[in-house]
Amino acid sequence: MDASRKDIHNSDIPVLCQSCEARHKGMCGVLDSVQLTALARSTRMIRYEAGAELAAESMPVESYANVMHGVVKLSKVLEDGRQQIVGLQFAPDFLGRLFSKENAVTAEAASDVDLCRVPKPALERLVAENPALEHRLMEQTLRELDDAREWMVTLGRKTAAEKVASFLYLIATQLDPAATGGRRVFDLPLTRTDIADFLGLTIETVSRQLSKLRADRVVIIIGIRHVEIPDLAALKRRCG
Amino acid sequence: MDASRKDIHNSDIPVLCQSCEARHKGMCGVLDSVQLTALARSTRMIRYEAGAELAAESMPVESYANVMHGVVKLSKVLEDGRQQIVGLQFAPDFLGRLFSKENAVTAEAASDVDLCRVPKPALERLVAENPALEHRLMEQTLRELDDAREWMVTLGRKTAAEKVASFLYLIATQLDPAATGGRRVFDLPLTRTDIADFLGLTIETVSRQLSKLRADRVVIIIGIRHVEIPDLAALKRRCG
DNA sequence: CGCCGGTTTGATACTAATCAAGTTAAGTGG
DNA sequence: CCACTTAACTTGATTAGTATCAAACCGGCG
Repeated sequence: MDASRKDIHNSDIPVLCQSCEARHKGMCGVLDSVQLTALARSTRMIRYEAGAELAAESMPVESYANVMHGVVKLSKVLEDGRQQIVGLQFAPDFLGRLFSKENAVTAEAASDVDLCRVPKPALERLVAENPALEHRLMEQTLRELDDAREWMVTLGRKTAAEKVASFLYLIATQLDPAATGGRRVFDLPLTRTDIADFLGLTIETVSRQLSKLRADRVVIIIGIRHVEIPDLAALKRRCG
Repeated sequence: MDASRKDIHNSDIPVLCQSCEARHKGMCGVLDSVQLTALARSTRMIRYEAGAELAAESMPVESYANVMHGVVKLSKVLEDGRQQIVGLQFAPDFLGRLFSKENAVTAEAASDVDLCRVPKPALERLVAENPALEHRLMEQTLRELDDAREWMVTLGRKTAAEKVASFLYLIATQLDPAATGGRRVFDLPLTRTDIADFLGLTIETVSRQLSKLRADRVVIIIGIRHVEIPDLAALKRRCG
């Protein structure tokens, strides 16, 4: 973990926090300038390489963070090693489970990731003084709950083919939300193993279903990660 | 729906709300007596029979509620009718998705249920004026998110046998949390169809796995709904 | 060039779904 | 009280879908 993190100069923070305000989602948007300045003093931008562990299940929560760039995967494991990814966080999501002593999930950088970290006590003080901030975080938590429940339908009731289509649809709409028309182009932020762990499948099944979607011209896959969706509606019809 | 609901005299409410305060979980616990009295004026206790629909997916949210007695199931359906139960709510849980115009899920009474209903604007006004109430609801939302993610592991990575054991374990610990020692006794609040929809299985598979657990003396099933768990730890070992 | 991790493809095995009878439990009306 | 009805559940036989095991492939890198 140490090998894969690099501190970034602190003066970057205000700019990044304003950009997150501009997107009406990050936690900074509800703070006034005094609070923002106070917050900037305790935050620290850190860059992690893909694969770095950001927080471990059952370990004490040390800090919260905002995802500024990249994709973070949240996962849980059974004792025998079976793994399930239970959520993905994209910029500018808030990262961390408020009011809990220990992490309920493991957080890992799926791609290279920039985090804006805040120590646990600093953020909790700010939340206690600032109901608007708690409200903002409540709204994200509710969205995450909606997402989790939506994904439970995928895990419990969809076929392997529908699961893989649903995954591509999710990534296409998250990574390239502003794209006009039905065409989407992006690089997969997850390996085949991650995709399998997200979908409750094996990597072989994921690979076969991707090949089938490619054969049916629903997606164009160039190399191993680059994906083009010529017609998002056609992909959606494959999602069940 | 109308046939299965029965109004209860309003004077019952304060008592019931105090009982929910006593349990440190319902939404009334953080209100002062003035707010409680104001709230009591707009709340209404309603009883629903098992199977009644309390709220429908994609329909406008009319009111929130507290579950006072019984079990509510939250579900989602795919276009072709495949169904997945995405959550269960037990007394004294809060019911409803704050700040949303429409329901993300369908809510149905799994057993006979008593709800303490509050009109949407009344509760939202109270939440806006009372950060402690929003905090309380935030804590429940975070718990629900934890539960949903825990269940995603069950849906994505466990075998049918482990799923059924996990379901029994969940119900045993929710319905009879105060029981001493490892022995638990309860009635299943869900039909086999509901259990299958919760676990992402068919009812035949659920039935077979229950029979196997019974043959292995992990559970004693009397009639169709009455369940005795002689040793909760033994059941837990079957959960994977 | 050859190794290596990640991926794809193929052959087979196994789990859970589907299809099909039975069985039990709870009414309902004679 | 008992035959009849019905819905919910259980059990059995077969099939389908996905996992597992195994081998080949590909792209990047020393």
